[in-house]
Amino acid sequence: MPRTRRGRPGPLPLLDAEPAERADAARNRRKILAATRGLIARRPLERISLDEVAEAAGVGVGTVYRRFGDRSGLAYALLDESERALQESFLRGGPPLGPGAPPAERILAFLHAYLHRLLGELDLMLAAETAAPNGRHTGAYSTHRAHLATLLAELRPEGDDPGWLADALLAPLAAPLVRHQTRELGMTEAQIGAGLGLLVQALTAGSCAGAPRGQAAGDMPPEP
Amino acid sequence: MPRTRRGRPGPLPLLDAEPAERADAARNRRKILAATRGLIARRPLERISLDEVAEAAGVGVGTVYRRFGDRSGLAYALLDESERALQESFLRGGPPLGPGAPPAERILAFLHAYLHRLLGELDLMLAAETAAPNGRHTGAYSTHRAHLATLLAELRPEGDDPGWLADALLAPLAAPLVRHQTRELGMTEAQIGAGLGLLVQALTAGSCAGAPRGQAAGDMPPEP
DNA sequence: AACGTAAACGGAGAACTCTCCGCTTCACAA
DNA sequence: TTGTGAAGCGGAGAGTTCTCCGTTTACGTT
Repeated sequence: MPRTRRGRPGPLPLLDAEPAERADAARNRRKILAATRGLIARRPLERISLDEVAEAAGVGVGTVYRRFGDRSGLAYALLDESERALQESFLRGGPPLGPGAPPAERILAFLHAYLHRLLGELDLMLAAETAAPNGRHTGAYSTHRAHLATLLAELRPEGDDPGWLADALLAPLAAPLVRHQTRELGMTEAQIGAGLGLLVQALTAGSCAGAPRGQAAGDMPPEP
Repeated sequence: MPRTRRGRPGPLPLLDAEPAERADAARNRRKILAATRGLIARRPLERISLDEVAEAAGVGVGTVYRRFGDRSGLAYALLDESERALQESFLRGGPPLGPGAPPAERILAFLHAYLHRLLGELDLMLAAETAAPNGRHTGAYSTHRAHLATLLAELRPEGDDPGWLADALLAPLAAPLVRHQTRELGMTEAQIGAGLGLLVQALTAGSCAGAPRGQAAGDMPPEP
């Protein structure tokens, strides 16, 4: 049961100003990350022991644990890059993901983008979330949640709980659920995307603009 | 990494006709369950090692693993009773949970009932789901999903994917999320229940019956 | 350049999880 | 009863996770 966790250099929270990382520490961090990427290419992170990572990186196990806390910490670090890219695009990118589009569109664009990334890095996401025991403590989760909550508050000013709604929109995109849907039930990205579209549409129609059901989602990444 | 799992005597799937359990096996199963309940009274299952359970039950570790596979199997077995009660009430109980009420009401009643039970046994649910690694393989999950999917298909015959929608309604009730909401964010059962009400209402209004926003959820178990 | 200290390292080892497989027990039948 | 095969048992041990703490290293200061 992991207890430590430094979250040092600057992963997800995206806003830091800490004492600065020592050169040897940075070097080791990079070595560990690189070694892990190498191992991941052969089999999923869940099946790689951290001893193995340490050996491949040429450091002691203690160092791995010091830097990353546990396997899920390592997974988060590996996800950092795409997380930053995602945050960048919804915070400062162009519409419909970034500012400029109406809230319903931004919400849907975000969910689609998140889904797309999730499917692209499912194994890592799984490793990060599983064993976490709570991915919700991550800066990443709360950033996503806050983003959605803001848009939802814009969408429906009538006073319901945007925080909970954000959780509810993110929940169907939990890695283990999506893994089950795609890998066991055979669902495609398009199907899940359509479901999300439906949900957002229903939420939008709350103030009942007529909601002409039947055209679900149109803008999805391709799928065979 | 657990591999076995017998699911023998008759837990969740609710429909079995197997060779019958041997007397000594049944006795041991009961001893293990009883011992676990005793230990759980003192601290959460996550912090109890299965060696400890075995010792308290007076059996070998091997026996614990044979019967329950792993910690989450044990948790599922412990949850069996309330699971059966829940299934009983939505399958054969009176409205609005059981047959007889309109689908939207049954859906909401089910979600509220599930939430109520979840909060009552949060720690066990957490232990069952965490480490599972996929609570979705449980007979219980697919029963719930199927139930909701049926009702959703009735609610909105227009052809969208009731299976996915069922997942999406169940997802916000994932144990780790709800734990975070209640124990860390301080949300109450009523708040979560209201959110669920909103969601179901939005889904109902899909065919746009006017949806007079603002009366959210009315029928909730009490909360201070 | 040498120093001092805060930070980082690493590996031994404690604690667990889970498996393997020879031995024991049950239940049914003769 | 006694025999017999299937089912169940249990504990040794392999493989992991994670911690602890004495040793080493980096780097601002003198």
